[in-house]
Amino acid sequence: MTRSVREEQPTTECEEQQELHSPEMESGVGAGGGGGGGVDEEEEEDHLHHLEEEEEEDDEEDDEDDEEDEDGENKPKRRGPKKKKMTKARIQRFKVRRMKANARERNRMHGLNDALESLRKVVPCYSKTQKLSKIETLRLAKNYIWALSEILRSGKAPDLMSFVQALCKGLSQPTTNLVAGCLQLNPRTFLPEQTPDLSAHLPPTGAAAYPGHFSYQSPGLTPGLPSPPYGSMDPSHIFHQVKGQPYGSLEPFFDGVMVSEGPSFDPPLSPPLSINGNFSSSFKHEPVAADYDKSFSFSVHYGGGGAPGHAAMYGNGGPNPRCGELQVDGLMGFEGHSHHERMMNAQLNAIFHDS
DNA sequence: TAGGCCATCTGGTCCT
DNA sequence: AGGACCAGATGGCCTA
Repeated sequence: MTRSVREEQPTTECEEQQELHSPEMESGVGAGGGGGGGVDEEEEEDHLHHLEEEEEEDDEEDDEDDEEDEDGENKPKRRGPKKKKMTKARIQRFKVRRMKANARERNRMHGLNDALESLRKVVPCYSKTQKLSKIETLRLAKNYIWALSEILRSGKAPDLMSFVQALCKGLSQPTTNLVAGCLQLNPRTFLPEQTPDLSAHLPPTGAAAYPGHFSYQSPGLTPGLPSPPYGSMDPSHIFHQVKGQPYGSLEPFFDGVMVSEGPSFDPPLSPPLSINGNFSSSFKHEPVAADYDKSFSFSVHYGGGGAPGHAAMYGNGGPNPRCGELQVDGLMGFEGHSHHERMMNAQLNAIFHDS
């Protein structure tokens, strides 16, 4: 931001700030530095109201002060913009303004969080108990939209693995595990370049530096990027690897998308496309089995009202008999989702095994 | 204990 | 002028 500029040329308001940054101010509601402690909004509202009343009372006093400033002819007049004296009333006004702004900002962020929560519920990995982080929710949502649009574009149902691959692009390893778990996949089966002994190849703390990879420097080395490890995965690289492998069905789903036209996945993701950690060594083919880490109690979830839309998108119109093979109930067991949600999950699973 | 995530405060900028 | 939006700073909570 341009804060440094402002520091060089402090405005009147900035000077107000400096004067206001007193112990009195710090003990107030808006005391600097945030801090996770929640503010009692009702209490603050009362306080705010009280301050507004005080402000009105002080207004006359304020005017008098201003006049005194102007009439003070004993001292030589200063050039430049008139610096208003920080009267008690002005301090109060500033406090009120600041508190109002804080309240608005809080509400705004609450709205944002509500929207994010709504998003969590329609993304294919939802848990009330262990929520996806904000950034992971956004990434997963983006991938999900892309994957669904790709289904529409191609008119083909992808196999489960390629779908999960699409979902997991750019996600952190824990989230990747979760998504895999939700879809009953072992992450190792759909992520590229898996080596048998992975830990030996892991760089210390996400320092993603694999020979032959486009690597994304971990947040540990690149300040400001959250949720390590993000590692590396160049899309063309992964799909090049996949070609010719038993998972041939990947190609129809991704051909012409990752390489040429179609809804762009806009690689590199921000942070750049990444799947590393346990999954970034050599691609290892294992039977698709439900041996994912059971420690995560997540499930595929399609939020209430949005479900019909999803169902229509898949074009199956209802649960597929074959979904029974996938032990949907076992997948959903952790948090007791509704029957409706189970049906939706069944439909999702059905697509992957219908093609 | 370090690191990730989060809520909140704050000041700057843009818009109405 | 005031509100919305944004990004930086700060400190609390949680987990590996």
